[in-house]
Amino acid sequence: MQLYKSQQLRVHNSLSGTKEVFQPINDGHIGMYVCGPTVYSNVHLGNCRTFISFDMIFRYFKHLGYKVRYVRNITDAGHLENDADDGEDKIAKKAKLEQIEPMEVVQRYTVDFHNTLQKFNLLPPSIEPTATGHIIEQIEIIKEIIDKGIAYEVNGSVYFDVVKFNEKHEYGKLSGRKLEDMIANTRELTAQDEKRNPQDFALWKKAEPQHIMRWPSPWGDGFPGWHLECTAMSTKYLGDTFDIHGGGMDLKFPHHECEIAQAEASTGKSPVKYWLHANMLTLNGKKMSKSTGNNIYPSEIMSGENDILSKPYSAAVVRFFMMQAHYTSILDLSDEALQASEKGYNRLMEAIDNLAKLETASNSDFDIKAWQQKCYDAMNDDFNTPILISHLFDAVKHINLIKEGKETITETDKNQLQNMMAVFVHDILGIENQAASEDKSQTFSGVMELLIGLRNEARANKDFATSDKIRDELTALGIQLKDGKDGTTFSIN
RNA sequence: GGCAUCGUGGCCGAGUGGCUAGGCACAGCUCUGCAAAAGCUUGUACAGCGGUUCGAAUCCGCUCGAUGCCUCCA
Repeated sequence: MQLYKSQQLRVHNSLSGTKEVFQPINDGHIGMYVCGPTVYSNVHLGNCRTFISFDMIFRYFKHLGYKVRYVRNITDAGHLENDADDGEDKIAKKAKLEQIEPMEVVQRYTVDFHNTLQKFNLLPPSIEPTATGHIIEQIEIIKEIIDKGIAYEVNGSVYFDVVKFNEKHEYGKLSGRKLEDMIANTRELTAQDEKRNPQDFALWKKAEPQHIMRWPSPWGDGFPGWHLECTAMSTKYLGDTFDIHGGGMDLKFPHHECEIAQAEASTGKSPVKYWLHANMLTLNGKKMSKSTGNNIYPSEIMSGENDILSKPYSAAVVRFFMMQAHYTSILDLSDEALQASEKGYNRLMEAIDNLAKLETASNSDFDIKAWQQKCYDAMNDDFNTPILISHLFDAVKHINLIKEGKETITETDKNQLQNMMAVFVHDILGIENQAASEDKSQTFSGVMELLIGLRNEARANKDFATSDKIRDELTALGIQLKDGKDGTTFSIN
């Protein structure tokens, strides 16, 4: 059961920029934190990619037999629009726009987030904490940082003193930046009078009278700064130092850099052993973004109601499409690419269906053990799902050959292959066979059997006009007939 | 402007100093009443220019191009 003892996993650590052998801090246990969404609008597909990537990683850890505590937060306190004094809380802004309570906005989009992830077959995290539920913890961290002399209060707001921090720590080590360079390249900023240095960031912001989301603090009514919640929630549930911190590439700087700074300033310890970053999903070659409108929502893909794609695609196909690229690579969404993935997905699913029906023999032409290890090797190499999938298609080929009687498989190997296909496809990649559950009721199957029977009768009588009519009209309905050695089967597209 | 990543055959997308991932599309063949499905075969691609090397698409340098971050963003 404890597979991790025999499989050596390597992960790409953004902190070192290299692949490292994965060794959890506590043997057999993993603490993993992933930055969740800000719930002020619906999640778009780009957001989903990150969560799907880490879901796959979570699934693989579990499969390897680790006990994983997976924490993924909900940012419901909003972030400042910018660091300038006229900054406005995003959620409060949206609430005003929609004439509802801020927490109503939060509730609405949290529900949407959960519904969407469920469609993509994501496992729920172990803990899903909210920022507003951890205001006290955040205030405590601010106090500690002030005590250490690395933060200062100005007019009801508290800022992190990056220059001071950099004296004894290394600000910028995650993103490969140097503070001196950053200071030298500072853009012209306005209304920065409160901060000692433009690189300083807010730990606590004073709430203006019109600001709705506000909490009392030692520095007056206000709201927590942009990066603090993740530090508070990750260390609360995973400890001062934990194994994995993940998130989207775009959070590397400044968000994750600031998290490191806050944690090191308050505890003196580096908070995270392995930093993992999932890369962007692009649309038309550009990053998807809520603010620029260059995005597509999962519901639009599944319904087909959009101007980008020629047809609807199921959540499973979209997930498969994403799994065909490495999580650290930029992936561009296009109709052509999705179509190709859909066909591949269908072929894979059909092979899995056919696998169960294969006849067995006294020997195998397919080395299951070697194949299985190749699949694990792919996953062990920084979760290389594209390579894993290429091996899965290797199995597909063998399944089809066995089905045609050109190769054989033993009972034991067949069971093993069935088991491992399920493990890799369903348990680890998280890909479900969505077609299997659709339109396969007893009644429907009966009708199909009848039609296939009639067609074969016509063929036997060389009445090809009738047989082709049945076939063509079924094709028009999206039902494909497949004449095999042992009779005719069908699939629904 | 600074930092970072990337540029692979028609499309998508892996990858390693020498042994041509894979998916989709295309072509030929087998099968088929004809198709489809399935199988087999073929495609000598690694932005450009230099260099290191017995050998580089993979290492180094330069050029060009793209993207991300530097302001909220997965």
